[in-house]
Amino acid sequence: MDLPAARLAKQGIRAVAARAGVSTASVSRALNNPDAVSPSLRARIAQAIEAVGYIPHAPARILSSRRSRTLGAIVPTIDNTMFARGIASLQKYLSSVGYMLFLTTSGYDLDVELQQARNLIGRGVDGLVLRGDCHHEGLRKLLADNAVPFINVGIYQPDRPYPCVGTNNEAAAHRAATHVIELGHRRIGIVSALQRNNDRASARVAGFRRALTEAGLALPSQWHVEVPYTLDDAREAARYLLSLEDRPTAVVCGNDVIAYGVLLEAERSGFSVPRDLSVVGFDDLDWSRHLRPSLTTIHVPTGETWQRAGEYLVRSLAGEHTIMHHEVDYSLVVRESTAPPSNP
Amino acid sequence: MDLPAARLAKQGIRAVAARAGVSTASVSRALNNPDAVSPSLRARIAQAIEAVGYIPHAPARILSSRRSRTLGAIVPTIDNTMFARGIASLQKYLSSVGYMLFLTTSGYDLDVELQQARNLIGRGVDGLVLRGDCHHEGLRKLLADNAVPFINVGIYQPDRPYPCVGTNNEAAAHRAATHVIELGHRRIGIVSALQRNNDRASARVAGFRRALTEAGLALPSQWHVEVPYTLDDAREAARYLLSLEDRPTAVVCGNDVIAYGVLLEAERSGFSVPRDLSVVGFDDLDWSRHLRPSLTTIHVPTGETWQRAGEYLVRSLAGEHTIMHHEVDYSLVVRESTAPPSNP
DNA sequence: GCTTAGAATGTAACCGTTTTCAGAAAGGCG
DNA sequence: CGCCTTTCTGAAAACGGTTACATTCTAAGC
Repeated sequence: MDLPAARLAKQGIRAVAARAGVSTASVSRALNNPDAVSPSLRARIAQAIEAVGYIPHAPARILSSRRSRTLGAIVPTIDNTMFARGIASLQKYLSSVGYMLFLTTSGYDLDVELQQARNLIGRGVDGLVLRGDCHHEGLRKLLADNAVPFINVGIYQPDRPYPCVGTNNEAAAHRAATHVIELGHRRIGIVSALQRNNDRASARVAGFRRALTEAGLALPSQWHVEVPYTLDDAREAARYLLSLEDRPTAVVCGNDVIAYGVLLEAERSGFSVPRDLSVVGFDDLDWSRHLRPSLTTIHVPTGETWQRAGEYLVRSLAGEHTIMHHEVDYSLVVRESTAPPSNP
Repeated sequence: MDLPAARLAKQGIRAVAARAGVSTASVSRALNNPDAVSPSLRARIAQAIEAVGYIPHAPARILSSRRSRTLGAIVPTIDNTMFARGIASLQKYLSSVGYMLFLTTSGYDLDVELQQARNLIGRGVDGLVLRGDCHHEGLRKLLADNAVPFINVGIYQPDRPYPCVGTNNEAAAHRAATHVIELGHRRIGIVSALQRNNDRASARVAGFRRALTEAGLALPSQWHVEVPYTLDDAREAARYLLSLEDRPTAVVCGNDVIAYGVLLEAERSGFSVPRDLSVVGFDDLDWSRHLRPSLTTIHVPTGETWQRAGEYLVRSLAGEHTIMHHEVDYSLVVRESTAPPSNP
């Protein structure tokens, strides 16, 4: 009757402590640092936890310990295979090291991104994973003021004083364009993704342009079209390019979805790929090798990229010193959609 | 020097209170219930917040108020267009009503799902969005014990005592199969997704089978193949079906990815769709109407479904009484991939 | 047997909010 | 002008953990 364990505390760590006949400190230790508690106590506590059905209250834990073992991530959209894959890898890695991921989306809006960052910081995340280095000017200050470590993923900028991990999009795009140039193409069009607030898209365009320039080729403005991330828009762009009197014999695209749209439209318009038109994509999505013709593209190891971003932050948080700028390799995958021009 | 506002409190709500020369209670009220505080104070506080760069600490808030304005969601994988779209819609809706979403993935593993639920509950989520009704047997008890409202999304089961929102997959699949039956097909194969821990896939298979049975058609076991969610596996299945001596003249598929694989393989194997083989998909992904031939499929309004799930929980949490079982319409979209059999 | 270092455990003060309760200020009314 | 509502505001007790510090126990060393 006077069993002290029965004294109040219907739930929480105190209930567990009461049931096991120990102090809350021991329960906490058994949970966070098992070696600091004797095996017998540990067992008794484990049993009490089981019996009570105790679930530690993360917010209280975060409040008290000032860290959450949670990372935040802000991506433009989750509705894009590349980001979805990246996030999936990141999440998988984080859960393997006992971290969680708090994901939000910005829709390519820098103000929204800033607000989300504020949200996540308020949430107590230990670090932040950001897409690219194109942010609201207030973001850096926000992160610095709150001492939140972060990393820009999906780009490679060794000259910047901020950590990043990703492929060198400019170089990769340059490689892609060089491929069609080496095949003998002289009239090369570009269908890029929207460059606004998207440094990845911009870097790719820059790479395409540099390759053309270096080869002494012109890029008439009408040969560069910018489109949203949809098949319809890509097709419309292709229709336009193919309707030009002086139409290009090759098109380099900002991503595989665009390239697929170009492929589809070329076919519908009676052009044969690669005979009448060479097409190069970027990203190497799952289905790109299945297309007919299969798509020549740049392979980017997205999963690895995002996982490395997680590794960087987790290691930093553990006090390890890690390399700040990590370049992830890309590779040109030559398939059926590119060939020398039929009448050079 | 003796300015009371300058007394300690370098951060947090106390810093704001000190700076504005008010109590923390007033700051809290100004934030959570602005009408409860006089306009003049409100202004002074707002200014102090701005000046200090104050970001409310969500964990402390959750701890104190016992609610988080956060919902948890557990999906099998984010790396599937349908789920990505659904989550995107849900997230968009939630943020429009001031809620956040905590997303985790289970990889179709019921134990993992249970653990994630525990995680999320520990995190203090106000409600849980679950995919389907195929869960670990301990999950329901966990939810009940912790009084966490939840909803099963993507299925429709009016007979169950749990809330759900989604399309009736069985009926939709029945409709799809009926379509090819009405076209005159008698030999109909099924390439379904993996049914293990996936009631959506199972319901679709059930619908297909019922349609066949009702039409008095046989379904030899070799005409039903189950494959993972990849083009390669779908193609392998198609290759197998088309190699059978007594091959089907139509194939109904568990989803559009599978259907696309079947389309690709049929073409490579020298079969013409729909002349030699009719193909029906399920989901109506973005690119399905762009395929050549374009894909006959079942359109499912995923975004709407997930948003409604969010609405249900948000309303329930607000104390409103909402309908427990919500059916979301599907529709058969007939395109080029289906036609009457050439030699019936 | 007596110290005493070291390990195991307990006590209680935080962490940053919300919220109850009570007091103060401001109107309204006889 | 005093009294009673009504409206604002403040003081302080939670919320459920962690952890610095104090205390108790154990066993080794002499």
